[in-house]
Amino acid sequence: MATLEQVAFRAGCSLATASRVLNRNGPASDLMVRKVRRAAAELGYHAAGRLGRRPVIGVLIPSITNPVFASSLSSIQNRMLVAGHGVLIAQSNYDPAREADAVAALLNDRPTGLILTVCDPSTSDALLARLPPTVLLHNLPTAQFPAAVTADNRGAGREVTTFLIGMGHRRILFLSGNFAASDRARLRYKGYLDAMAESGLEPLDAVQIPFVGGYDQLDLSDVMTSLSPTAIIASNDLLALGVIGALKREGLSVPGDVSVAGFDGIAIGRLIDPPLTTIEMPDASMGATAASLLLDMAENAAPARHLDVAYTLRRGGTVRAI
Amino acid sequence: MATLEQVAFRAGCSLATASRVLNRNGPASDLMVRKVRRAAAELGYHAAGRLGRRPVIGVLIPSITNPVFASSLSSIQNRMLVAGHGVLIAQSNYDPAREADAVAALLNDRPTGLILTVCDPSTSDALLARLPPTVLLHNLPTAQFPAAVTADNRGAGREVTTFLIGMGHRRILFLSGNFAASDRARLRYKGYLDAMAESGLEPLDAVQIPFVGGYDQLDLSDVMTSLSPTAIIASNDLLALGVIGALKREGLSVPGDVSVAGFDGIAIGRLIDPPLTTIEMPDASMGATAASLLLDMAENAAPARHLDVAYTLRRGGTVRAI
DNA sequence: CTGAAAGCGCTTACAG
DNA sequence: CTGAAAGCGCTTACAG
Repeated sequence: MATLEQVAFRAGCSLATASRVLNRNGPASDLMVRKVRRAAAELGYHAAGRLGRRPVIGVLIPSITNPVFASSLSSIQNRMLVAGHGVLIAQSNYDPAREADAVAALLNDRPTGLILTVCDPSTSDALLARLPPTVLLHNLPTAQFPAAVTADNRGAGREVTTFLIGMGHRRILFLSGNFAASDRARLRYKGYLDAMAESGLEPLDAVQIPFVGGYDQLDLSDVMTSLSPTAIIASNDLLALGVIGALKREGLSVPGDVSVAGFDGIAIGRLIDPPLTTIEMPDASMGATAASLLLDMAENAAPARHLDVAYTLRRGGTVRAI
Repeated sequence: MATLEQVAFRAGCSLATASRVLNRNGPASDLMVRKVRRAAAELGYHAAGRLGRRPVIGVLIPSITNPVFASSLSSIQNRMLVAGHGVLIAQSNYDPAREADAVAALLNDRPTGLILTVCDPSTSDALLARLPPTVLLHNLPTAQFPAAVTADNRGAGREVTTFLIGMGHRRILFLSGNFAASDRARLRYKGYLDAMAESGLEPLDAVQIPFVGGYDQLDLSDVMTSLSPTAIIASNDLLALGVIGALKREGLSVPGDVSVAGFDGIAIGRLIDPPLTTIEMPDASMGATAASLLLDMAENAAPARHLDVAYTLRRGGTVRAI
């Protein structure tokens, strides 16, 4: 186990300076920050002290009970176990206001690094603080946080919309969770707009559905009466399943009367009958990739990178040609 | 923040003794152990040291991607956030052999306490080590680990079986995940046997389904041909959904040809059509209860207790009278 | 089994 | 911005 003294020696500075750099308190020149960080990374230093605690990383996700994020979290944990790091969790519950507090709580555990999924990286207060090495997951990188693992959500939105148009649909409605809670939903809608414009079709305004603990009481009667779409794109699979349930309660069959498609590719979508048409995102491998990138940054002082992973359209049975 | 010196003073011993007791190394008399533990609990002492790390607890569950355990974990995290504790996660992936390693990894972070869901508490190697205050969740208590939060799984198995019998079913099949991976499944089957015996019906042997990453490719053709049940009880909702899919692929309708019921009450069961008949377990409140019990034990030196929570039969549409 | 004391690894006024 | 030095909180041979 490397000590701070060894780090300071290697960085050519005093214990005091090394301590200040690694704890982000007190002043330090940019040069010293670089030297100390590099030395610490090369020695695999972790602020474990005499207590000998295992190093930990912190993970912030909107909700553990959303299968997409549960899948990310699970694969992050599996990857970190191999690397000998503990994994601490925090949830924002899709509330941007809670993100900063959640990250502050994680920082209390002196994590080696962070993996964050926020509502909007360009405005999140969680990204204001000086953070240890940080990887954004499911969020596009920012100037200050250039390390990110994402799928091309805009391209995915465009692809599923183009697929529906190819099946003969013209009145296609984009139904979304709260845009403020998910930049992914916003990007997917932009892709919808792209595809509609390319085909010269009139796009509809997105309808945002407030998330209230679940979608099992979703009421789409007003929406269906006023907009009468032949196809609905839900901004995620959980919502898509809620939409299918809501349509059935109104006596509408899927895909007989209305076609439905989603995003994410959650396991449960394959179990329902007919299986859900969706854009499959590799959540588990995205989590593992984010974990590996973070370790590379924290332990090998590797540069931040933006990794974009591939998605695939899965043709279930919930979309029909008209 | 209480220091070890304060704990030692309150316990009437030296720093050295207090350190030995709390770290479980070196010798200490039973009397001293009690005194020091009590003093530490009263002062809310956490081995944080100068590093000022937040205290953490460790949670072991079979899988984060199972909605039942995701729900537990989420509510544990919410409860612990209020109490100022971090939450570290570990997964066994339903493999008893990995439980001991997973707990050992958690112990490296010096947790204040542990919340564990194991495959079988009576045989798990994870429960051999000397552990900090520990609460079993979804597992029955043992002599050595008397703190537990459970639902009456045997009673639940009996209730759902009795319900099916009341609906006129006689050939009822219990379909289960691997018994070795879940004492809950075993207890639910025992409840099935209870109910069948009470009604003077011939029980069928449980059919165990190996879990291979999901149940979307489940094949029940052999089972249906050889046993021809009119109703199937799945040992959990995830499996029940897989069963419904498998039956539909064989051209059998639910509940027209076969009735299906499950256990757990996962959210997705309410979204499918017809909604799943199931025994609803209050996973979220069980997690919060376990967290509160653990805090009470670790911080107030409260005695270990076994808390049994109520379940409810939710009548969906997947069971029909015959 | 217990404690006095040495000493580890770290942080933080303080001086420059 | 940086370092020498004091000192914190803890652990651990060592002696009894």
